[in-house]
Amino acid sequence: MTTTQQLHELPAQYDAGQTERGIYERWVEAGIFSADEKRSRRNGGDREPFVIVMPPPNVTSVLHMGHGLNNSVQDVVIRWRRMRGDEALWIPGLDHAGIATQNIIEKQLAAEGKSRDDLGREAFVVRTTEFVERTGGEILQQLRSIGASCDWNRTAYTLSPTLSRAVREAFVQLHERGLIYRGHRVIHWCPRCLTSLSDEEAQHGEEQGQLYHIAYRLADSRGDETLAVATTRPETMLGDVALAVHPDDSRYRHLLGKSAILPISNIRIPIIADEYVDPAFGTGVVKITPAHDANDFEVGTRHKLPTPVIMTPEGTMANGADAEVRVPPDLAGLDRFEARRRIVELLKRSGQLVRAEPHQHGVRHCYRCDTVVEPRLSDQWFVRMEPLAKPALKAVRDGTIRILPERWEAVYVDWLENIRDWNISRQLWWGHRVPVWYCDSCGKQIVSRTDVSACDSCGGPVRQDEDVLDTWFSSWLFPISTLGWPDKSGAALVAFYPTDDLITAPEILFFWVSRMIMAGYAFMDAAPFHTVYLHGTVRDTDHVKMSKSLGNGIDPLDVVNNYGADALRYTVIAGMGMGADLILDHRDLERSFAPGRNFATKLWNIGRFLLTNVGSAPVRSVHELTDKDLSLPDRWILGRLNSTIRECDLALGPARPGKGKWRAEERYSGLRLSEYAEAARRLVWNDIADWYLETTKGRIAPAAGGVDSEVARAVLTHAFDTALRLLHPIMPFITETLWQRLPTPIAAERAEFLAIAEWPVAHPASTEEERATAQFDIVREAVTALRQVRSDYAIPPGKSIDAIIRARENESLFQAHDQLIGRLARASIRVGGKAPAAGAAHVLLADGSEVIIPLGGVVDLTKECGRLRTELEQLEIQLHSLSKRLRNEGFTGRAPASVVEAERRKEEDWLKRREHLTDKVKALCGG
RNA sequence: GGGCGAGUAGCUCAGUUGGUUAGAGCGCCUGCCUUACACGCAGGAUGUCGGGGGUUCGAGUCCCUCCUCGCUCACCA
Repeated sequence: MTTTQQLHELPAQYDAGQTERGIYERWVEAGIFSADEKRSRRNGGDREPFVIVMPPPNVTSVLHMGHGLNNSVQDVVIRWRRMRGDEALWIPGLDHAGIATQNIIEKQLAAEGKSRDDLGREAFVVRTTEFVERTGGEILQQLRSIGASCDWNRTAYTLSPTLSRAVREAFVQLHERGLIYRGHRVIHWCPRCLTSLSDEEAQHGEEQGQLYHIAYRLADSRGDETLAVATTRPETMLGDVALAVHPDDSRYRHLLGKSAILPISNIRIPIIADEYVDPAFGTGVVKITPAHDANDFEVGTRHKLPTPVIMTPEGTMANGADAEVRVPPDLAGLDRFEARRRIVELLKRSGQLVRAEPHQHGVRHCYRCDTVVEPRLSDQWFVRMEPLAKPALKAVRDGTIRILPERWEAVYVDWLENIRDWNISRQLWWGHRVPVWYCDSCGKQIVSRTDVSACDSCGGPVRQDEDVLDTWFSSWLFPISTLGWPDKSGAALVAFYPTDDLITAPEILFFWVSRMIMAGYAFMDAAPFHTVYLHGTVRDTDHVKMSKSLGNGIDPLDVVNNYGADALRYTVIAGMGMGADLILDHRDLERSFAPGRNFATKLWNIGRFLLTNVGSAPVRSVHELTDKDLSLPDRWILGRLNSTIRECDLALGPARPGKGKWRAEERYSGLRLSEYAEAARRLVWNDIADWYLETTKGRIAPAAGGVDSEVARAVLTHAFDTALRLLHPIMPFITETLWQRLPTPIAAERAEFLAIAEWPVAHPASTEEERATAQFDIVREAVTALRQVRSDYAIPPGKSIDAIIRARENESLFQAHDQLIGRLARASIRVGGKAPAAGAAHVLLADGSEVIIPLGGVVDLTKECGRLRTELEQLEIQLHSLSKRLRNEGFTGRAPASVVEAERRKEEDWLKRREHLTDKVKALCGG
C-alpha cells in the first residue's frame, strides 16, 4: 500500500459518518464482542470474567440522550476491561415495560376510536407484540450506531420464553417459601391506567389544596350539636364508616360510643377511639374511610368496621356492593374531582361546611401517566420483602457491594430498613400472566410453573388469574435470567455470575437495583454485582430533565449523524463528573457537541500528519532504542505517556474488589470518567499535538534522514499508538480507523483490532524521566516567552525575531525581550545562536542537541550553562561571606537589629536563589 | 417535615488528605489560512471561590450559621 493510497483513505476533511460506517460490522463479524464461557476462569479458562448487564431500555420508544449517556458509560467500562484482557461480556436487553407499553397501544387505539376491550385480550397482545418488535429492533440498531460493544447473541427480552420461564420459577419459588401472598388491602390505584401500582410507582407530589372542616351532626342529640372533621378529600366522606378521636383527647371522651350522622348520605356512623389520631392536627377528629385510605383501612380493621366502596375503578362516584346507599343519585357517575366540588357546595348550602383553608399536602401520581392516584381497596399479590431485604442490606454494609457515588448508600440502606411489601399484580394485559389458576368447582388455588388445564384435585375446569405481574418482577431477575437461570449449573451462569458493574440512573435504585440485589441473594445466594454506579441525569440548560414530552430532548441519532458517535460519547464521558448531572443545550447542539467533534478532527489530523511524514513503512520499535538515541523531546513524551497511562488507570480502576469485599481505601475510587477523558485529551492535544509533534517536524523531514529521523518516526508512532489505545474506550470508531493504518513496528505483536489490542502498561517513573520532564518544561517556558514577545510586538510570522533584535530596529522590543528572557533565567539564556529558520524557535541544549519548534524566536542554552555556573559560583562566594558574618557575634552584637534582620532575610533569599540555580543547572546542563 | 447534594471566570464544570501565583472546555479580545488541522495556531483578559462568623502560620478545602436552588423520602386526615 503506497502513501498516496493511504492518504486517499484519509481525506483532508474528517467525516465522522463515513469514518464510522462499516467499522461496527467488522467488529461484529470478527466476533470480538462475543464472550466465551470456556474462557472464563470460573469455567476453567484463563481469563478473568468481567460482566455488565445492560439496564434494558423500555420498548416504548426509541432511545433518548439518557440512554446515550447510560450506554456510553457502560461501553467505556466494558471496552476498557476487554483491552485489559478480561473475558468481557456486556449483555444487551429490552424491557417489555408493562404499563408504559400498554398505554401507548391504548393511545393508538383511542386515535382509531377503539378501546382495548374492542380488540379483546388476545388481539391486543398480538398488536402490542408487533409494535414491540418494531421499536425493539430500532433500539438495538441505535445501540449499534453509538458503538455499544454488546454480545448480541445474548440479547435478552423480558417477555421472551426463556425469561418468562425464569419469572414463573421465581414466582413459584417465592410462593413455596411463603414469601408471596394474596392481600386484601388499600393499594395505589391509577384510575386512568386502571391498575394497581406499587408504592414506588405512586410518586410523591406537593399540591396546594384546601383543608375542609365539615360539621357532622351528632345522632340522638337534642338541638344541633356537631363534630367538626377536617379533610382534604371530601368526596371520600361518602365512604365514611366512623369518626375517630384520640383515646386520651379529653375534648371528645364523652362522645365515645355515640354516633354521628354522615352528611349527604345520612347514615349513622360510630365515634371511636384510636391511637392513630393526632389530637393536634385539624380538629382532632378523623373521618374513617377504610376502602379509600390505607390508614383508615388499618383503623377499620382494628375496629372491625365495614369497607364500603363509593368509587368505580375509573374514579367516578358509585355505590359499591355495599347494601347501604351512600352515593345519592345526583352525585353518582360524577368524576371524583367534580364530585368534590359538588359535595363542598352541598355542604355549604346545608351549613355544614365550617370553613375551608388553603392547605399544602402530598398527592401521589401515577409514574406513567401522572394521573392522581386513588387509594383503593382490592385484592392483589404481594411479595413479603423483609426477609429478602436482610441480605441485601448486609451486602452494602459489609462492602460486598459498593454504590457510587457514596451518598446513595445511605439512601439505599434507609429504603431497605423501612421496606414494605411489594404489590406485584397489575390489572393489565401486557405482561407475564400471574401463574395462578383457580378451580371454580372446588375453589382450589393452583400455583404452577407450567400451564394448568384442569384442577389437580377435582379435575374441574380452571381459569388463570387475569392479572399480569409488575414489569419490575421480570427485570429484577435480569442478572440471573439473562444467564440462563433457573438452570443453575448452566455454563453461562457458572462462567459469568456474579456480574461486575451495574451502571444506571439513580431513579431506578429502588425499582430495579435494590430488587436485583434481593433477587440475587434469594435465587443464587450471591450478590449480582459488586459495584453500582449511579450516573447523573441529562438535563437542559434550565436544568430540566430532558424528555420527549417536554420537547427539550436531544435525539442521539441526530448527534451521531451530525457530529459522530465518537463526539457524542466524548461529550457525555468528559462531562461525567461523579454523580453529577449532564447539562446539554437542546437548542444548540453545536455548543454541546462541537468540542467532541473537534477533538476527533484533531486526532484525524495527527493521523494525517503521521501518515504523510512517517509514511507507511513500519517504524523501528521504541524498545530497540537506547537512551543515547533519544533526544530530549523523545524522552519527555515517553515520560508523559507513562504518567498519562498511570492517570487513566487511577481514574478508572480498580475494576473489582481485591478480596471479595471492598476495602475502605479502595471502596470509593475508580470510575472517575471525566478525569480519565481529560487525562487522555491532554496527552493527545497539549502534549503530542502541541509540542512533541512540532519537535519532530524538523527531524523527520525528507531532508533530515539518518538515525534521528528514524527515532523520531518510531517515537511519534509509538506515542500516537499509545494515545489511541487510551482513547479507544471513549472514541472507538476514529481510534480504530487510525490505529489500523499506523506504521507500527513489523516485529510488534499486533492484534487484528484496536478493540482487542492491549491496554498500555505503565512502568514506575524513573528519575531519568523526571529530569527529562523538568528540562523540557524549561524549553517550553523559553519558547512561550519568545512567542509572547512576538505576539506583544506583533512580529509577523515570516520575520525572525532574532534579526530584529540584532538590527536594534525596535529598542523597546529589545528591552521587553531581554526582560522576558531574563525572567526565565536572569542572564543565563541569551538570544542568538545559529541563523534560525524564519518563525521557528531553536533551543540549543547543553549537550549540543537542539529542539526546534515552529513559531518562536531563538534561545541558545548551549553557552548559558557557563554563565549559570558562573552566577552560581559567585553566589556561593557571597553567600559564604554573608553566612560567616551572621555567625560572627561581633557583627550581630554591634550592628543595629534592623540591619541584622535585613541580612538574615538576604541570606534566606540567597539560599533560595542558590537552590533555584542549582536546579536549573542540573536540568539544563545535565548535572 | 426528615435526609442528602449543589452554589468556584459570561456558560458547563474540575479542584484528592487544608500549603507556592485557584484550573479546563466553550464563549470573549488580539494577531495569524506557519506545507496535520481555521472543527485550527499563537497570545491575552476575566474569579469578594453564595453571605457572615470561627479554627489555623496558612481555608475554595475544616467547624458554626444564614441565604438560594435541586434531589429524595414521609400515613398527619
